[in-house]
Amino acid sequence: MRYASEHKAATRRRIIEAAGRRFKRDGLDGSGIATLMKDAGLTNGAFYAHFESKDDLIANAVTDQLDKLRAGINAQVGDRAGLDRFVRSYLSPAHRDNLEDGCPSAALLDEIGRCANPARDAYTTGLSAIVDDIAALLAPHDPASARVKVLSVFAMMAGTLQLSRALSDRQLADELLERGVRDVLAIVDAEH
Amino acid sequence: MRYASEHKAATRRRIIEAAGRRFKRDGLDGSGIATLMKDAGLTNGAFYAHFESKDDLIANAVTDQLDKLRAGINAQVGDRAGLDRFVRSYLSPAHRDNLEDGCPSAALLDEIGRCANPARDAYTTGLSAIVDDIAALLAPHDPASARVKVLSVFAMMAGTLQLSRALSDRQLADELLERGVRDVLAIVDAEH
DNA sequence: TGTACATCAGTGAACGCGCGTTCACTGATGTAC
DNA sequence: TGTACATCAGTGAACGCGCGTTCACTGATGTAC
Repeated sequence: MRYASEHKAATRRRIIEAAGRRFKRDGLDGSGIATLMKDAGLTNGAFYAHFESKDDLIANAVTDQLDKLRAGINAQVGDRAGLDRFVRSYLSPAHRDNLEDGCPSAALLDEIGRCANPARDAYTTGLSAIVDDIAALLAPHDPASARVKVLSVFAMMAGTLQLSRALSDRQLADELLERGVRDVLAIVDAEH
Repeated sequence: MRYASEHKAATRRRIIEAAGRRFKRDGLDGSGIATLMKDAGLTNGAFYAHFESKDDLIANAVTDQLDKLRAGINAQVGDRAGLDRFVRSYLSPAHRDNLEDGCPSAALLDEIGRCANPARDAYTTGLSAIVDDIAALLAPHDPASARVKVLSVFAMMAGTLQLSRALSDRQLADELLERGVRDVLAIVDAEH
């Protein structure tokens, strides 16, 4: 089958996007090549025409997931009130219960920490772009000093969502999310 | 080989303790039965004389890890100054760089979230005990209301350590830990 | 305009390997006589 | 006290399976004549 020039690139994107969802749902180790390709409507053999290895796909999927998260944040967070809404939607039962469409950090952070350099570099680069955007919004005159604070707030949000997912006591998990919103916003507003 | 009556129980403990370290290092999915048994100085065949399944071991290892964490916290955190020291040691480069001896939440939280009920129940029970201890210390007259706040603070600490591990930029990871200490202690002290 | 051919994205079977789990067996030791 | 036996923690080979990866092959389509 000889295809139009954009065809292969489109297939590659389809694999990356489906893999992002699958990874968040079943984990990096828990998602096999055959399943990932089936999700994209292909068979396992075609995988290596698009990627060097599973690690290569992981790095690409991490980058794609963070690009999507960044776009979503920038669409929603235009001012301080938008940031408030973002924190509330991030720390919501809806987000907690929807792994596939959710934040890649909350779903994969400790597995990414165990990955080799390409995936960790992809994560670091992708997250830095998001952090820079928010820092520029919060502190337009001194974004550099706000970067680490934004990073800290983001870590806290991801940790809170993860813990809410891990708890088998649903009510406690819900209370944690509510409390997390208050605590995160308190840090955002703190002068220190 | 017929052994003294405590022998089998001691072997079981050895497996659970070695598994806790291995799981934190390589992840739940990344640790195979043969490796786990070798860590305990045994061969794979003996595994099912001690546990029903790998999931059963995971639940036991999670409980053991949280018991150890609780004991460590209670030994260190006798008052507010002790809590301060604990937060600083938790969010330290030394803890970040020592997966095996570190906090099971920071190493495994998102994988635990993907586990079946036994492991999530074990996690919920074990963490609740820790949270109750700290809540009783921080708010002796009203520990119930402090529980969710302590849980939120704990989630933030785990998320911060995880993110510090995932970042491939070492300097940024260090700055995040320092910032995390400030932000976490600010929440602990906040009146809200 | 019609035909032969080169391209190459995708197929599907196969590779060796490690997974979780099972099981027939071993052999050191406590117990019974 | 000495011997035969029952116990049972642990061994190590094997089970079927899915893993990541490789590769000979297919066949629809754009291009050349």
